Amino acid sequence: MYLGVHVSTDRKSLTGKTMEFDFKHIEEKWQKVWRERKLYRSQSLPDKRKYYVLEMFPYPSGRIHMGHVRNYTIGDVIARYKMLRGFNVLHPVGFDAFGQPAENAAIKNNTDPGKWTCECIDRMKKELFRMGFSYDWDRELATCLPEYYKWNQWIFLKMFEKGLAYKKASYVNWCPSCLTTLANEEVIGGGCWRCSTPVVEKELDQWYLKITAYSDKLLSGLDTLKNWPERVLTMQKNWIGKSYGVEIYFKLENGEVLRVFTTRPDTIFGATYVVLAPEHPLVKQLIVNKPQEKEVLGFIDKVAAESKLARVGTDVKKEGKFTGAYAINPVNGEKIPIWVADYVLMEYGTGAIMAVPTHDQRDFLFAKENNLPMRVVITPKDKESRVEDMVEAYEDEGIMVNSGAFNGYTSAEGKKKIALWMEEKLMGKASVHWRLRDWLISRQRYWGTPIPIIYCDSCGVVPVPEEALPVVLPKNVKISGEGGSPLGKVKSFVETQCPKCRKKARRETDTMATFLDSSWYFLRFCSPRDTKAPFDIEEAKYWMPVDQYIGGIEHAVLHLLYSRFFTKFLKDLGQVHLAEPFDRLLTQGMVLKDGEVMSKSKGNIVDPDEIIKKYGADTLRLFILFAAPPEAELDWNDTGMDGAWRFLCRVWRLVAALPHTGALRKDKGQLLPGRHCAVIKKMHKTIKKVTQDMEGGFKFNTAISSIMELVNELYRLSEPEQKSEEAVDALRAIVTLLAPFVPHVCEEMNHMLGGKESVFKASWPSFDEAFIKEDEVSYVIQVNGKVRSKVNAGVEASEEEVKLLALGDPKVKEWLKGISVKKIIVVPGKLVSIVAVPASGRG
RNA sequence: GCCGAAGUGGUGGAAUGGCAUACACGACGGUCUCAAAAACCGUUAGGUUCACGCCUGUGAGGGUUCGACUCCCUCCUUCGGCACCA
Repeated sequence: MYLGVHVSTDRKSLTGKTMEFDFKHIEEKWQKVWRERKLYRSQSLPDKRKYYVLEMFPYPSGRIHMGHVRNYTIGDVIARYKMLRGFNVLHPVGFDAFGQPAENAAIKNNTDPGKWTCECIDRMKKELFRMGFSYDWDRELATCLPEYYKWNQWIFLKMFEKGLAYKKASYVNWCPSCLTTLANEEVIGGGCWRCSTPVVEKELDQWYLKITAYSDKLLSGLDTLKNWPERVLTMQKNWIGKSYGVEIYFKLENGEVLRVFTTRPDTIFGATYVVLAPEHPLVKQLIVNKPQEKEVLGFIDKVAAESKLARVGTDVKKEGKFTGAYAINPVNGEKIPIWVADYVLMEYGTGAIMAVPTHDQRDFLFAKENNLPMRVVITPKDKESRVEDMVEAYEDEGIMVNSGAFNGYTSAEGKKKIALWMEEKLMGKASVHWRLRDWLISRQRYWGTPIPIIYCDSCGVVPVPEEALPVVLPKNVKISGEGGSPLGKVKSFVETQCPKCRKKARRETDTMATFLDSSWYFLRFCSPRDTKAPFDIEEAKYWMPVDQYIGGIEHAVLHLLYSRFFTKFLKDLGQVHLAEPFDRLLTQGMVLKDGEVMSKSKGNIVDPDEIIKKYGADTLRLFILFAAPPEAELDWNDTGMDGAWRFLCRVWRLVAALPHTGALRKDKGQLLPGRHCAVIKKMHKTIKKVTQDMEGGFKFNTAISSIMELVNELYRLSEPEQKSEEAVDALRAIVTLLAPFVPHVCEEMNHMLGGKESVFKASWPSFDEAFIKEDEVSYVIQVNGKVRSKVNAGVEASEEEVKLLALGDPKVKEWLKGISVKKIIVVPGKLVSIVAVPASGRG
């Protein structure tokens, strides 16, 4: 039996005599044991409560960084804790293996992206393994394998069947560096999410998924996510962006109708011009044969050439041109000019607005610049406002004026009344507009899932039949990196037969956005080897939802929105029973160094591998968990690592100093009764506190600190006392309480304490209130809000008794000299607050 | 501009209406040692006092309360997200 205390050879700075433990030996030993015994293999057991804990699976870059370490450590602690609580835990891992980095690496090194990815996965697995994570490796998956992406194609075809996958020509976001299109969610601050290059617009024929069909459900579903961070909910809510308003119909001279969306129908009488987005389909009709034609066309080209970033920048001046055409305001028959301007966006609302310069700041600035008319239609209460005095638009609510029959109403009333009136007179229609756009999924890249579509000259767009799946991504493809879908150059792939008419046809050569792969992988983990379906419905019924999901905030509106969309779609398809995939969400904070994000360019990266070599995985885990709460940012510091290491050594020494485990029970120490109680009481208190911290939101840092307190308590004992039965009981509790955080060393200590099984087969220690209960409580005594003394009182003491005790206290008496007591507040078990005023009777 | 989060010792952080600064890091002092390291013990918000103490103190200011880091109002600062959304 291993009982020895080894001197670490890797850490020169802390080599003591029998002070340290050999983490290298211990970690390797237990990782091997766990693997061989398949300790973390999971299977559905209908009679057992399940717990599905999942961390956002990694992109296999080949190396893990501190962000990964933190993310997966948090998940691992939760998984191990739930195991100890008797749950049937599912804790899988896989790789989000399609994507551009592999393709770029392939271009650079002239290798195959598949080979590169597999090598990265292997390297990464070794690193993950060294951290001691409790993954069920039998469920490992990689999205780049045909057995996985076949089901991406299957889901796509189901969507196509339901009209939720469609192709359309439109203006799309284009990254000039990645040479591919981007979804709206992938444009971050006007730049590409991957390389930050300013995104430009391009008119292309592309595939979309109709996520907007689920706008309402995606929005209302947010209310059911009680255990998601407020921040993420808000971000999704804003992203979906529901606004209520009215669509108003303006007649044009040529008989066409221009639809305009507004959230302020109460200002319609103040509309003095209308503005179209430069891309608006009516613009070109309106200017035909007008003197303005040439100028407007020039302006449209100019806007089209601008990057999105340049167009929507804060300080960019709004520019526009008069089209020469007019529209009729339906409420008063007024003929108002139609302009084209860059501040109106085609992708929102109807791509056209009614401009009310007096009550919209953007319209105000634009009208001033271009000498357009203005009319006040809303005034602040009890105040007159005049156009001549206005220095900015009045955007608040107010009283309607110059608005015909609606004069005198408040804007809130007016909004409702005008909407009703317009509907009645067919001038417009109450409507809702969304900010959310359909999800553009075509990518002009190689390393992704082929879109299972065939183009036939006779039959048109034909889906690949289900039985012909997967459409396998061809290997050995020459990727130039010069743009254009690489699959387009693979003759054997492109040329195919039409599934309908058997004539020659062509395959779609774009691949799917990789966010599609990750939109349902959590379902695949329920039955990862299923060959008949994306996942087994019964298995999913047992394991889903993910009880605890953990990942970075950067996916607040990308992955987390798409996954919700897919789950809702699969529910409608009858594949899954729930509408929301993730019950609880924890967004872990970033790992910083000197207050800055770790990055190659800043040269401030701390490599987990080096830290593991120097301190071991347990110490690294402990430091990361102890240094900050999981949601908060964590500033890396090396001395903190030493602290974590020292603590583990302190615990280790207590265990290592015990005589051979077999003799322990006989070796009753000689504890004084008072001491005896103190250790046992502290143990029960600690178990209670740690349990509460784990249950009430995973407050690992405070859980660990309370375990430290218990350890400190043991160090206050004499050496013989440290070997007493009571101390050993406390040590056993410590080992189990610490096990989720530092699993290897706890396995070893559990073994040293005579444990025959893995510590994770044990159950979480329980506490007994009877041991925690105090006979006496210390009451704080405040006089006029300041702490002046303390008294001890029995737990059972009545308020009256406590009051008398407080008033009898000599220090309190001193403070009450010359003033008279007005009121005494007793908070049972806590404090007495005495309110007193000067006795001189002035008041 | 809008939305969100945060602001506490030299540092990371704890306390969500009841003793502010648990736990840890760092620093200082001590024990052990020829010495150092390690380990162990102690001190460590500021001011004031020989001392017991007392006063001040959780970004700023105000309010509610017997009592506020905690709740409310008005600001300031930092970070994050969104941003011509009609």
